[in-house]
Amino acid sequence: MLKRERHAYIMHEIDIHNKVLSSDLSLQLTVSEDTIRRDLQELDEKGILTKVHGGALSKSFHFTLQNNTVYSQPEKKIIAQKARELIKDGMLVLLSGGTTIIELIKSLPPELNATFITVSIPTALELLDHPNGEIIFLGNKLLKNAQMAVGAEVVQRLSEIKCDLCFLGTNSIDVDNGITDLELEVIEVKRAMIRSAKKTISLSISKKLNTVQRMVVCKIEDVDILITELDPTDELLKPYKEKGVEVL
Amino acid sequence: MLKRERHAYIMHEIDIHNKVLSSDLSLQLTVSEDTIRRDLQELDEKGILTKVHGGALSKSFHFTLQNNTVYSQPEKKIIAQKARELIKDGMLVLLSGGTTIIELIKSLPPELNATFITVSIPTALELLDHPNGEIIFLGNKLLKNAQMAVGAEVVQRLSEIKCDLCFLGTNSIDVDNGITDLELEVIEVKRAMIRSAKKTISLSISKKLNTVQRMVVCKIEDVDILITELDPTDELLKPYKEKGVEVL
DNA sequence: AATTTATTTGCGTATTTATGCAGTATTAAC
DNA sequence: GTTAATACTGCATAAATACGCAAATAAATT
Repeated sequence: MLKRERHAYIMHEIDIHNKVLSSDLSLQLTVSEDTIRRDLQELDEKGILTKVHGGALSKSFHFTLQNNTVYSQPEKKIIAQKARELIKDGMLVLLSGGTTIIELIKSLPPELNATFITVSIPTALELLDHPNGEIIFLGNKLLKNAQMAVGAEVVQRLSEIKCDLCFLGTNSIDVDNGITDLELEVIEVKRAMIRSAKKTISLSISKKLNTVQRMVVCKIEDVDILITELDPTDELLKPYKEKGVEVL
Repeated sequence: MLKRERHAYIMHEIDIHNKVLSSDLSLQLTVSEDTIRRDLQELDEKGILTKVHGGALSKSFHFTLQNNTVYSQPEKKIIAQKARELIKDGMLVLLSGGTTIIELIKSLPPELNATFITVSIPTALELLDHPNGEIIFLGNKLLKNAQMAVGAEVVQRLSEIKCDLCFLGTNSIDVDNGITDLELEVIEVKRAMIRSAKKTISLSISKKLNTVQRMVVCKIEDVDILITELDPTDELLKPYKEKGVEVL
């Protein structure tokens, strides 16, 4: 990747998020943090961003870096790292919503060229940030709190698609009850997503393991791969492996 | 292979990939990298690409335009104020993308209960924040730079809808050429939006008045209402009124 | 067709640029 | 005050570039 491209990428990140972390950029662009620092320095000298300890900020908004919110939760970063290995060039990948998915998208290498399908607005926004790959948004009525498209139209269109991978940013997962969620409309869509994919991958921080919500999305046997921030040999994951789920 | 042919090949590559590497071209065209460099230099001097260390980039690879969001904020606020008066409870309202539209959504009264339809991801995200009203996202393939859904599917679904109002955050508007835009795919969708609405309202800061882009979206007669931050009696707006456009 | 003229191309060499690494200094966070 | 993360310095290396020049090619002229 050319230096100029990196600079454009960095500025694009700044435009959208108002800030960047050197460590993030180093991973995303697969160059050393030294290089990123030199990039940020150049862009700073041009006067189009403000370099600070740990990254850079937009000139227009004066946020502080530690306003980190859920974004850089280390657990989610680890999960994202593991998940990204599964996505290869040319794949058709279905993505749900949620901050873990966002983290996954952020960690995707810019040169990856896959087709992504989603029903989640924040997921779509983050995907637009990625320089390569095609994005399909299956739209219809939007659900306010879940920030995603729901309804028969979406389910119908999902049924017409056959994807390679389906990543679910899972709310609750449990050996006995499988993946569970709160809202009926969300569940309908998630089920349709699982049906249309060859492999279903659940991304779940360990806190969410062995928790149950009101309504069932799918049984644990329907999950092909479970990714958590834990080591795959962790005791907590043993029951899932016994049910035939691959654990990464 | 002749120089001219090489140049044509290089520009073709640039059009497709937005970038070329000297090393790649050297292999593909079986000439030395020196020659490629000289080619790129010439094309750069012609102003049709940007040469960088390692290759060249498309001219349309623009970095930062974050200033216009910040700078013309007050104008856009005034426009939003005028536009919101037109939206009543129960209406079916079509919204395009753009910062002016975002400003309009922000200024909507919370108790307003209308149905909004859009193809723009940032617009949808902003609508999700509004406590009332239904949101429909007409999705399909997403266009990266315009951050909106495009393609036949979207046009088709727009044709099945009859809306009350269509708000266009206009790029360029001109008495003789009407509303114009840059990209074919965007234009197709905007046309479909206009066709499906009873009234078309163009939101445009005065800087964008009397500017023209490459491709025509619609004639000025197709615009029912034009809203700018200027006073409706402003001299600049006179020609539009004479064409039968209502000016607010 | 032959010859002249102008342009284009490839190669060797010197130079510049880009990047990563190791060690040390600095900063921020607890 | 301690500690971990981040920044800076100098250096090494590889890749990209500029330059001069000679050979090759194309274009123009006779």
